[in-house]
Amino acid sequence: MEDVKTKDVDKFALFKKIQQNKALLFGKFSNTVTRGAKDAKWEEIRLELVAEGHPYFEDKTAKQIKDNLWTLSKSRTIAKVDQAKKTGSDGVTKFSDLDKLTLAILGVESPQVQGLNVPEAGADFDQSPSTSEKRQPSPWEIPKTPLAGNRKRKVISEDDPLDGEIKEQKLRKLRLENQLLELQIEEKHLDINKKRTDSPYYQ
DNA sequence: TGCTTCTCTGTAGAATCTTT
DNA sequence: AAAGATTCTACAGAGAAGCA
Repeated sequence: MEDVKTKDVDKFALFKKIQQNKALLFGKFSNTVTRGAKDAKWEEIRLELVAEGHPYFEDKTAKQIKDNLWTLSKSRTIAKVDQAKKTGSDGVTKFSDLDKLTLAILGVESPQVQGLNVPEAGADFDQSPSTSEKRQPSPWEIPKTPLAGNRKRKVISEDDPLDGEIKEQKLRKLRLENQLLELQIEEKHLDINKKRTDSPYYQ
């Protein structure tokens, strides 16, 4: 395996690109947002990353990046959050910058993070994928099955008011956390820009 | 130093959903 | 309705961390 730290940097760069292009990558299909456009954007991101000095992506395809790196990381980050909440270790569990960035990306447009059956989900933004309403349950709703053979997905009752309230509270907390992360990222950008502006080499 | 356990990563397969 | 895409879980392999 390659150096984990280096790989993290690569992935962080990738996720930043994803965040910048999420409107297209995860947007509803339209005249401009087509499958081809999405695929092209993934490939464009890959090429940009290679050009920016991330050789890790050289031997990866756009599909691999999308399926293996992004989708899996996303699922696993969500699972991590879920686990932290289940074990009551919300404030203790350490989330890497990568995890935080993933959540920041997901927080705005993903039904996975928002959970399903939450009334306001998608109400305050239009970027959620068209798959959102009837998409499969999020990890928060799927108890892990011990056997690979019984992989039928289980949908938790929509009628349970307590379950809905818990989801709503989780959603509220996550939104606030994501807002905070967005602000922190923005702050970093401003900081970097300021440093560049102040640098004598930049004059 | 060697062993054990934990964590992360990639692949394969299956269920579910969207697009055509 | 069929094909293809998306999402998720299980499993296995490899490295990291902890401990005697």
